[in-house]
Amino acid sequence: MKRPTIADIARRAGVSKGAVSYALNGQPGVSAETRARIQAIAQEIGWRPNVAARSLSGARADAIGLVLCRPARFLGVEPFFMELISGIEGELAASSCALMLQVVADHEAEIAVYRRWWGEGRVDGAILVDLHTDDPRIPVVERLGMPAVVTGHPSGTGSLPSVWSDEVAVLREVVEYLAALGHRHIARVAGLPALLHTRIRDEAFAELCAESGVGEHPVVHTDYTGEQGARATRRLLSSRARPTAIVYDNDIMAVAGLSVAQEMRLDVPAELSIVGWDDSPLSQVVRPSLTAVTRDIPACGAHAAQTLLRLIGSGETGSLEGPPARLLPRGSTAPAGRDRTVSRAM
Amino acid sequence: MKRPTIADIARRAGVSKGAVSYALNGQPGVSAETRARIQAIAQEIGWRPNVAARSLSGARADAIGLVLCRPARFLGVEPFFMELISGIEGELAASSCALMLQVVADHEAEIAVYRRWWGEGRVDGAILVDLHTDDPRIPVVERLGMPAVVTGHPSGTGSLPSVWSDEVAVLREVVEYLAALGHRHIARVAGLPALLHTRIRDEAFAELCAESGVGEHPVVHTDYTGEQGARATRRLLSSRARPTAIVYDNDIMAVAGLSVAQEMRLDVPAELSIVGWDDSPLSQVVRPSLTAVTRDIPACGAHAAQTLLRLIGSGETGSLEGPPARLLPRGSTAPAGRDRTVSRAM
DNA sequence: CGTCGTCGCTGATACGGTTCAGTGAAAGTT
DNA sequence: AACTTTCACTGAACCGTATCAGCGACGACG
Repeated sequence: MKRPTIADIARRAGVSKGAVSYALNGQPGVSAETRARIQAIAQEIGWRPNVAARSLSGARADAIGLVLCRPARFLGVEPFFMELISGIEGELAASSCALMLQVVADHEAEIAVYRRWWGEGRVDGAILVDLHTDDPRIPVVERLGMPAVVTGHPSGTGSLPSVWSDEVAVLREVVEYLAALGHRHIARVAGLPALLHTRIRDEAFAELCAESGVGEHPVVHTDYTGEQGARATRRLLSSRARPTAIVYDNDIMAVAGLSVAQEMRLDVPAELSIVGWDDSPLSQVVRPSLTAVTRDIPACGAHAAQTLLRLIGSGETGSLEGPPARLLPRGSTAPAGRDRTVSRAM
Repeated sequence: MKRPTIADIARRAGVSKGAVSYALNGQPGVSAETRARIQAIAQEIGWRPNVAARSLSGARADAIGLVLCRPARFLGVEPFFMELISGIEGELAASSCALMLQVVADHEAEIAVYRRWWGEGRVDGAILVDLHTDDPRIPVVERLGMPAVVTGHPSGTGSLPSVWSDEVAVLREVVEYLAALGHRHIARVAGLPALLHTRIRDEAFAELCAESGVGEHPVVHTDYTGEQGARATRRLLSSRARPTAIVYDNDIMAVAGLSVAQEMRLDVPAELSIVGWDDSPLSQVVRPSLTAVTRDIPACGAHAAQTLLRLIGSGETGSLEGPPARLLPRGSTAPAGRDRTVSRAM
């Protein structure tokens, strides 16, 4: 019933523990013949290396950490994280490296988790997500000396390598597309203002609108929930000069906005164009289907994991620009200022 | 730069390693005075127990495993898993036990993961989700001797304890509610037929409909994606005698169904009532908001984690019936057979 | 006063691997 | 033939913690 150890294998093969270790790890020091015999025995008795023993010697935990720091009720509805995780896993599985996951309420708790994980030797490194402006996690992780990769714009990641995609480029695509459709009043329902990418999008949005001759470009910040997305939309659409297009920072808010518009008897896209962000399956399920910014989130996760593994393995660092996001026009966008007519909404 | 060990503490305190170990683990064998001194030193130099060393001695990995076995693209959109995870974590954090997560493609891979995790001593136990009929994981986990808790109906969990909620009761609530509204033709867009809870709902649905005088009660199975939910809905609504109500097995399909109905110019709820399942934030974001079966998923996760920790700690087993699900009527259900009139949809 | 029990602690060992220095034998070199 | 090198392997140390047996000192008790 006890788990077999290399000592058991050594006994049965009539060699020393050291020889078994060499044989099973592909190290030189044993003949091909003996190696084969040892491997056969290991296979037969179902031996698995004990990670604890291995990491105690080798200082490798064969696990990386991921901490998610949004309140639980916001997490569930964001397909982003699950997609990211599945991308990460795809890369880890190949190295039989495990993923430790923790959900916390704030940065303080998150930092405590890193301290614990690293201090206890539980992980070899971590992937940091949801980069904030002046993110307090960065200096702590740097000081700990824990290998880490950040998903987010390199401007905020200090000495840590990052995996990111050019958000300004795709936002330009969005703004120019809407401007070309004749929209001169575009609102943005943004996410948490503390997140770095929110600020980057904020600034870029203002600039790009100015460039494209979009005179009005109000921004409302939210917490990413459908509820706040709906409220923001209601406010925008109730103002005297209402926007003819709204760009949302995630899909759930875009859907909520769509519902609000319909509730207010505004036709989408004839009277209001809507652009979502992240293109979850959700955007194709509603009517009209949502024009959205799409990016390969699993690929982002895979890149991050890959970069982290390289960093852990060879110390090789370096940021990586991931696959660019693209605008995917669907049924929720149309030329501005059309009359209220029956519009076939995809 | 090296991590401090108990040997460092012992040296500074002028005692033996054994004494330090006793002191830091609350074991008897040291005076209160010495204990305090040792704890102060540990605190000062930032000592953390090395999990590898600890589990090598004590045979506790202080981690539990969770394997998700749906294709990545289905996972993202199901808020269920993230909510479950956050519930689990809440319970684990208290015991400073970690969660290992892995996403796999099929049961074979999942079983391989359990074998590896348990063989490598990486986890102390696991939580199994998405119970299938004749689930191949159950006998394997039983044979491995790995502590495990299953979320799902006890009828399929073998000797493993389970955490579950009475789905038949809430389904009765749904059917009787719709029947009371005059619906005599209720369709169900179900999830994967291989899942045990799908079969249980299937059977219960047929029986309950019969009991309540609902003559027609077709069931269509899907893979939980919005796409298949939409297709199933389209088929149901195109049939000659179309249902006046549809019950969906998750929210994303319910939303997809709602869109299809609107696309077909059917008024919801006047001409078609819709009931969702799991009540993610999604159901409150669309118009009309969805009547849905709601249950406390984080609480489920917390219960599962709690039960598993007890099982690991004291070997104490026993299934636990979790908090019951409830029907939450909102705007997507109404009496059957109403004329097509302007209905204020919440 | 001698003995036993308890307290507070020490020293050693176990856990299951990795790794390094060493060793005897065979092969190669000059 | 004497020497070096290589090969295949052994034995032991080591990683950081838990735990157990043992030991001296002290107090209680008969």
